Amino acid sequence: MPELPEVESVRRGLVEAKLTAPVVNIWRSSYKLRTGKHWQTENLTLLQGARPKQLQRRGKYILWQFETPNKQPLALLIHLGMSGRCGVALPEQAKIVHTHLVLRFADDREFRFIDPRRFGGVRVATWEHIFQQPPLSELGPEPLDVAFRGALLAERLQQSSRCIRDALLDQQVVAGIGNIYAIEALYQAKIHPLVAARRLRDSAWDRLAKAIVHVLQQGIEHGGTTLKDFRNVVGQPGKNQDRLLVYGRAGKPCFHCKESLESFEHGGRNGVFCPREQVRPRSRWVE
DNA sequence: CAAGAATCCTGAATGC
DNA sequence: TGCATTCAGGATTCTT
Repeated sequence: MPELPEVESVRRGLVEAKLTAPVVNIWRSSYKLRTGKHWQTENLTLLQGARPKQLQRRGKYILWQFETPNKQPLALLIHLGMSGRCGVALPEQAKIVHTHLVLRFADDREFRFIDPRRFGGVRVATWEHIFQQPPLSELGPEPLDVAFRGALLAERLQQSSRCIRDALLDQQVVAGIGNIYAIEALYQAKIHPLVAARRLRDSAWDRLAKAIVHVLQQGIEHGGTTLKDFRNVVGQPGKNQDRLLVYGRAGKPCFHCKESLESFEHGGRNGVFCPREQVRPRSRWVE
């Protein structure tokens, strides 16, 4: 479930926890987490004795730097999947169901990773090359970088016949966007979600890039979107769900023009748009 | 290259 | 009340 703003909220929550003591114990459930070739080897035992350092985020990934006793920097890579949660707890607190990883630190606190659906994953690698290796090396540009512009999207998509909503969900096109924020950004940019990417003009790419930045920043400011499951590090839901303009509002009036918002289904994922403000250039005649 | 389906799972909500 | 079905914010892999 978590998209960039939710992952960023979790990252900030972990920063707040100020964990600096070395890892004294590592517990891992017996369940498999995320499948796929980049997640086969978790290497978690490398963290034994290592001290937690800086926390970064790239797309929907959390990158937590650890330093081993002989000063080797490691990266704990965390992906929350659909239902992953991170928390800090005390050893005497019982593990809630679906807890899959517990790192116990020397100050008697624990980092815990909980994930009912187990689409999330954890992995340790050396820090040095983490950005050069998959999965991070395959990610598209970071939308909150100052360099992020409409031209960056156009560069990748102006020849593409894919529909723009699906393209935005592709992490190789741009990192961190999921269905909610894609739908919100397209509404704000007044672009029909099912239009072919190649049909967008430069002005539309610029509007889209600005809208993406806006919806993501707003999501972060309000602690992420909690439709159902999302909780931050201290177990609280986000507040951004109250600020969504279209997602989950099918059949309700558009806040701008009062037209009834329409839902659609494409590629197994549904979405919402305003049929009056997000016009589809060509297929209006076809259908 | 692109679209769709199947897949990895649980749990909440909905339908009968 | 209980049981079955449907759906969810993700991502990969295979098929068409």
